[in-house]
Amino acid sequence: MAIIVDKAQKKKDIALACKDLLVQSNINDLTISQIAKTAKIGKGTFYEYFSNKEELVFELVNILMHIHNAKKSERIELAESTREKIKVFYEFFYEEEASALRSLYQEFIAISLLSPRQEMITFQTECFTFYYKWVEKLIDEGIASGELQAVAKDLIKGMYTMGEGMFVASLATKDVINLKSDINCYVDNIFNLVEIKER
Amino acid sequence: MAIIVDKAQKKKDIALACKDLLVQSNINDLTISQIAKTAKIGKGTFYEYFSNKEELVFELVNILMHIHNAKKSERIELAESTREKIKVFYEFFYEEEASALRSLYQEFIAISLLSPRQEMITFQTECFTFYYKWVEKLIDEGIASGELQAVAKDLIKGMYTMGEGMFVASLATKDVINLKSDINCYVDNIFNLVEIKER
Amino acid sequence: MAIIVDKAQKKKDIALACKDLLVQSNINDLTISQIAKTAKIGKGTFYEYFSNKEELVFELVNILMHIHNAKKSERIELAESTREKIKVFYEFFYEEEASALRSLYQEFIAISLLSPRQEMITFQTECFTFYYKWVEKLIDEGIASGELQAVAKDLIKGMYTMGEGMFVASLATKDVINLKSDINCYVDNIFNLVEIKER
Amino acid sequence: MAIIVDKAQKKKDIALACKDLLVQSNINDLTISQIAKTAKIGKGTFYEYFSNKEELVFELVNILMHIHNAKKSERIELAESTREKIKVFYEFFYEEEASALRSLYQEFIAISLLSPRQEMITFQTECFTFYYKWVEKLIDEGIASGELQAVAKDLIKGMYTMGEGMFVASLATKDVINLKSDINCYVDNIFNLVEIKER
DNA sequence: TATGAATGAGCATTCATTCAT
DNA sequence: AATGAATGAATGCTCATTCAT
Repeated sequence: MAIIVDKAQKKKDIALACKDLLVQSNINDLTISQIAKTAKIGKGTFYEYFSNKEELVFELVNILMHIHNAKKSERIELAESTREKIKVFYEFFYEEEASALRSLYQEFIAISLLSPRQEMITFQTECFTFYYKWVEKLIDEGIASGELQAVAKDLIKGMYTMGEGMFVASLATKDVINLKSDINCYVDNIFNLVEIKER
Repeated sequence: MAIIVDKAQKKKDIALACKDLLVQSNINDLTISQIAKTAKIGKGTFYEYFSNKEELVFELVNILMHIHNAKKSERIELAESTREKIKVFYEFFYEEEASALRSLYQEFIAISLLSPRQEMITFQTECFTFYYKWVEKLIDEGIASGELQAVAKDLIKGMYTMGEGMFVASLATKDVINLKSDINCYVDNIFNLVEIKER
Repeated sequence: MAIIVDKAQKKKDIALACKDLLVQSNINDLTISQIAKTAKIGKGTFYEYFSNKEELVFELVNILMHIHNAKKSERIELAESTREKIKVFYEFFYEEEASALRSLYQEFIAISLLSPRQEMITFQTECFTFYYKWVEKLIDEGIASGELQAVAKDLIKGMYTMGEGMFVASLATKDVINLKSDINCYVDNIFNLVEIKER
Repeated sequence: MAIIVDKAQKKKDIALACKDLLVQSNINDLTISQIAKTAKIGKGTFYEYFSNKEELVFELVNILMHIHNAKKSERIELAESTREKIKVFYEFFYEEEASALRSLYQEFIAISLLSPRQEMITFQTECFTFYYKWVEKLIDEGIASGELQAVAKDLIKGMYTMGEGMFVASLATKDVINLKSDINCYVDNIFNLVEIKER
């Protein structure tokens, strides 16, 4: 009888095997041959699991983002104030540990902007919604616990997209933005406005 | 007798002749042949003025952005409050008239993210600084005129990048963001916090 | 306990399972994967029974031709005159029932012309001889029964190949030849010349 | 100013440069590289003039057929009787001089049968009509000159396609058909029936 | 016997770039 | 200055075939 393979798992294995390669090089500069060689599979095998190079980036971003989210979730729970929780939420944009994911995410955004495929749009929309709800939940909890004024709720979308904007701007421009300090500074300034001061 | 040609002007002419083509199609899907045909020049001539396709997008974004800035400047002067001026500032992200520029800017960001060339980084940095200073000037004037609290100054960078973030997010995701209302809503909420209320 | 399989029968079963697929599509456009899937066998299994795609066409033409010959034989016996028998003989070229076989035969001829394999040549030669003898027999009987002049015997080969020529010409050109009427017309004209007129 | 090239002529030149190569090898076994090398052009240049390999065969058949027709026309005029003219007409199928054209024509038929493109159908239809009219003219002249009975007119289409059928059958089968003698024998037998015997 | 996962040779095709005119 | 014919490097992708199970 033929070999039975867990297709989904093997797809992940291939993607993870190419992680370093993808992080280091621009996808356009990589050939299928290189990718296949790196994953120690034949070129044909690559096409059994992916229909093109872009899908590889997609898969990898997906995997790494899930891992990242789990860690982010843990860290947020440890933070004491809502202000700190939000700062931890934004750590993705600058912490060393997420640099591979950031690098891939950058590529992923570029690919999406250049020729949006439905699956990518769907994924991005899901991500956006997921993270947005997350921030919303944190803010809601902050309001409920009496930490924040109710008005904070109106700033969520802007606050969330600010992060994305900072990130993209920091990628395209250089040295104009210091993600860690600029984001934290922004968060502090907003929270100074919306936190309820104890007397 | 040799024809004297204004190189810079001809470069602009070529870029503008390709405007519709570039807006409609993804740059990757366009060939030099198509571009040259559209501009009614020979393929060789294209290379006299541009060293590659990306430079064409670059040139065109540059031209259109200058035109756009002039109009934006006029409109901002007509606005009465700082709150309104900032809203006008953000109109770029949703007004119909700027749609061609937005489309090209999207492509330009993607190209920059995929393989950042120094000239592009420089240009983006200049743009960022230029717009940032502009917003800063508007806020400073608002503070000076007694419209805004001094704290508003601390929110400029975040406010500015929020726009960029909204824009990128709206491109990659669909229907999650309504640029006009989401941006204006955010501006209103921020201004409600930092405007000095008359008594 | 090993399953005993009738190799020849299974080969036929596979070929017949692919009949519609082969009739509808050009063999060059079909992949082994598609074929195997259609026959509900694995790709490896296909190679147990056939050494390549062409052999599949070959097998199927063979099967269908035998079926067709049996029917043709029955019909010819029912025809009353030699003239009618010959017409029935040619019905293959236009009757609806034989359309699948014709379609495959067309493909088979093309394959044979492009890269003649010995087995194909042998098969075609056998077919040619078989049908030629058949026509010869019909004509001989016609002469023996006093229906036809002896000279008819000299026209057999040309008469037979005329059918093949009409067929090929009708495939490559379109609408120039109406196989049914053109063939029958030709048969009638020849028979008018070689039939013995009763006084 | 750029080099101006007679595209149609260059296309012919390339086709003719590949004549031997095409005659010797099956088109499927030839790569564009080989073809380009043979024609002493770059691979890209090949695609400037042809859109695929099949078109090359098409072009060459076209060229050689025109040359062949001119010669055939001359020879037919020299023949004295209609019977001889018809025999000369069929010489294409066996004469040594036409062997290259026959070889290509064989390939061309196969290509047409496998995946008929409109241009090929059109060409084949034109050829069929052209040759058919030619035979018709010869027969008409034979009738007009009192050589042939009027009934000869009814046999033209069958007579013409018999040649095509003999040809195809001779290619696919081996040694069953001797084109020269079989065709001439058939012509003689038909003419014996339709010629007007002098008393 | 049956399978289907793995393979990689092999090729058409594209297109940016050059350069003779 | 302008051109467009010529080029060939570069690569994605296919698919027949194999073979471990």
